[in-house]
Amino acid sequence: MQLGGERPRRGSRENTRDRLVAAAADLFNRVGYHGTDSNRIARHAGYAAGTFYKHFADKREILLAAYEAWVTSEWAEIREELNGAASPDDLAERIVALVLRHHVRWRGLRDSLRSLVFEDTEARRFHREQRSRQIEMLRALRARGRAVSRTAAEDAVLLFTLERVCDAIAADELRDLRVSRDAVLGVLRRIVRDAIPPRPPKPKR
Amino acid sequence: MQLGGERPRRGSRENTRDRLVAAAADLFNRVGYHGTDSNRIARHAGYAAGTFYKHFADKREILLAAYEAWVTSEWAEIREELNGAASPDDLAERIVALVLRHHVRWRGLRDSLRSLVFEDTEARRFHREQRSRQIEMLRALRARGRAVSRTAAEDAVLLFTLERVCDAIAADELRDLRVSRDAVLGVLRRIVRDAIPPRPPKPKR
Amino acid sequence: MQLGGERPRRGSRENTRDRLVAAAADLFNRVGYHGTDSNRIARHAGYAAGTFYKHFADKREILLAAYEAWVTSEWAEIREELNGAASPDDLAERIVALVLRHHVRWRGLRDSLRSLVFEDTEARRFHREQRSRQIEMLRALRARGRAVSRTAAEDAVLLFTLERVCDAIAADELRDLRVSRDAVLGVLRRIVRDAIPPRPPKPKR
Amino acid sequence: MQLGGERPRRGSRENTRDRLVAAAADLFNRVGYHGTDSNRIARHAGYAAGTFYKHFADKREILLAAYEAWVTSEWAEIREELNGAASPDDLAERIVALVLRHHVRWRGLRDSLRSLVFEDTEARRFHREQRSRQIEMLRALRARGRAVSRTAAEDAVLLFTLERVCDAIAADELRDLRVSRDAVLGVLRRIVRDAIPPRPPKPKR
DNA sequence: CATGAATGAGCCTTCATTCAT
DNA sequence: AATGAATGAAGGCTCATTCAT
Repeated sequence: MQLGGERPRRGSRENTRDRLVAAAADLFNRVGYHGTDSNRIARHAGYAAGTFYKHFADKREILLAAYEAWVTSEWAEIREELNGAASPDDLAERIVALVLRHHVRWRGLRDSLRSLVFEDTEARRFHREQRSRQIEMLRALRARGRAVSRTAAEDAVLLFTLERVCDAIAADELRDLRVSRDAVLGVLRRIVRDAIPPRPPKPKR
Repeated sequence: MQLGGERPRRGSRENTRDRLVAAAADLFNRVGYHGTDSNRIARHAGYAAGTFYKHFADKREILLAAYEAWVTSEWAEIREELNGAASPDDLAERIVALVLRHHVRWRGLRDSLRSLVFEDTEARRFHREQRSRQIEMLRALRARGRAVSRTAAEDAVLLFTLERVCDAIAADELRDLRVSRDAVLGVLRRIVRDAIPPRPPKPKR
Repeated sequence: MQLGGERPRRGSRENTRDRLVAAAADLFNRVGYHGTDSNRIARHAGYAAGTFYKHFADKREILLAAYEAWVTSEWAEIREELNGAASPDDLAERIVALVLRHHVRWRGLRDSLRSLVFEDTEARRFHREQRSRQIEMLRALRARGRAVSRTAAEDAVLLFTLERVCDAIAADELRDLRVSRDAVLGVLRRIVRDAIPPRPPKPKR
Repeated sequence: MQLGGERPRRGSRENTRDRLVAAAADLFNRVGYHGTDSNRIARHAGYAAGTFYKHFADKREILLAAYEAWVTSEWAEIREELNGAASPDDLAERIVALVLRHHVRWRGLRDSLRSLVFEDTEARRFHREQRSRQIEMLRALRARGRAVSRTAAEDAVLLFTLERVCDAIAADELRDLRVSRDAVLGVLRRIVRDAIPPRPPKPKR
């Protein structure tokens, strides 16, 4: 039940906060935002109820913190992935695989976030920032390769498609559609590859 | 504050139910599923708190009912729209416009539904039925036109894209993306049109 | 433990409210404002916790309501008392006895009030209104009798004295002062009688 | 925010205790006993939460300590004041002014004390001691002067009046009574002067 | 069919207090 | 002597749901 094994009797402020965030992310992910409460989060992290409020004003705030932690780690992985890609095809495949992996893993957390984004202004702002960051990344990727004529609108649509399809797979929405997961992933990969051009073919190297 | 004007003191069972569903849909849409309670829904429909439970077993059930009512009316509109289309381009435009209109109008309800679909088996089943129906419609549309090589996977991706982008527009997610709404809608229309072929040219046959 | 015997399963809104106020007054009086909570008040009145909040926003509000109920009943008694007095001496005696009776009976409630008056603006306003009413009463009493030269300041001091001394008796503060309760009451009666003149000696009757 | 400037990292036990008491008195005075908590008191004194309980068993104890400190300093001032008086009138004026000053300055603390006195035996005992001391002082004062016929009951009533009226002024209760503060103070002074006789005239003896 | 007072489990939050460092 | 993270009992409040009328 408890997360991360034995905790030190008296950890640092930061460590406690991190444990709480991890516990919250895990719970939100499994039972949704409205499926837990602050007491359970604290207990799940191995703390008493009161400890929660030493670090967060309310449940909303820890969801935001969990969101932030998740996004940060996702970006780190993306950066790694991009550097390791051997070819444009490989890159597209890696990106699709990475996004899918995250959506599967954090499905419940993503879901929790959505309802919060609907209600909460700050959550909305933070959410938009992440989106902008994604758009920038796409542009940067393209800048490394051959010039390909693409509008910002096309990039935006690509991102939404990637996100939504991975969510669908994560939620097992494909089952009743008589569509195989692999076929859909194939389509996704093609779409991504079309958006990210290969590097110019005749450089010095 | 109250919905639909004067209500009959003692209406038919059906009528009362419909009023409750309409009130619930309206409230869910504006403040989300967790933003209201059954007492408020009843009051908003012009009834006392107890009346709610004479018609629905619980809060979840009325959300499902609202979902059903919404989907039913949406399909009616879709049918109408499809029949009225003059050309393939016109059809694509109408479909995009229709979907967008619904997503804007029912944004909050759609949002409420998502968390329910995450938790509730019945909601999930119902949700999948709608999706299958959409896929069927796409196929039927294509059957009317020239044979176009398209896989089920491509259709599925199209539907997800359409849905997600319209959600994004409804939620005003485009604002910080430096992307114009019209440009994105243009991209959507093109994607839709590519999936629905024009009818076979008369001369050949 | 429960107040007022069996309550009707389904009382009127007003009746429930009154029972809650009576229970609150009783509890505040016995254990003080900070000595109970809304749940206990409800239970003491024979209701469940939630019922409390159907009638009052918070504990502060029901204390104010209890205050109001108490003051209202006190004024009713005062009016009665004044009409029944046979002579100036009798009147002074009746007033002192009445005030003392109330202070003894509502000692804890009065105490609760004081802390609230310190913190709460609305309570303060209400409290002042009562005081003004008392001043008016003194003036009216004097108007019935012979003209006696007295300033508003003297009346105010009289009221404070009356109040404080009765509080002291109620709180048994006299015990260690080697002062008998009757002696102090005698002093009080004299002070009150000096402030309320006898009726003019030579009217027709 | 913090009281008394830089504090020594490791002061004497006494010094720390005094700082805590001063901080508590200040906070209780401003926001009342229930308006702060032990953590805030410690922080306000410049210490960590745990330090509080190294010096006091509980919150109630520090209120008692603050009470004691206040009373001690008040008696010191009273003694000074009495010795400096030039005439009976001057003495009455000084006493009234002194009591008023204290009641204004310690209004919140006095208020906090009241509920404690209501509940706590030790507080009640201490409170009574102070009262006895005041009575003694009045008697001693009178012993210095001409014999004046006054009962203990009259002295007690005087003390209560003095206390209550000064409280009323401190709490600004006079505002809505159309009574001027100076007029009330005038009445008070007269009452006090009547209780404390002038010293016997030199000539006679 | 409709009412609306009443319920009570349960989440949210505070704060007096402890204890390992 | 001092720290400050941690505790957990308890009070505040909501809301889905029931039931007597």
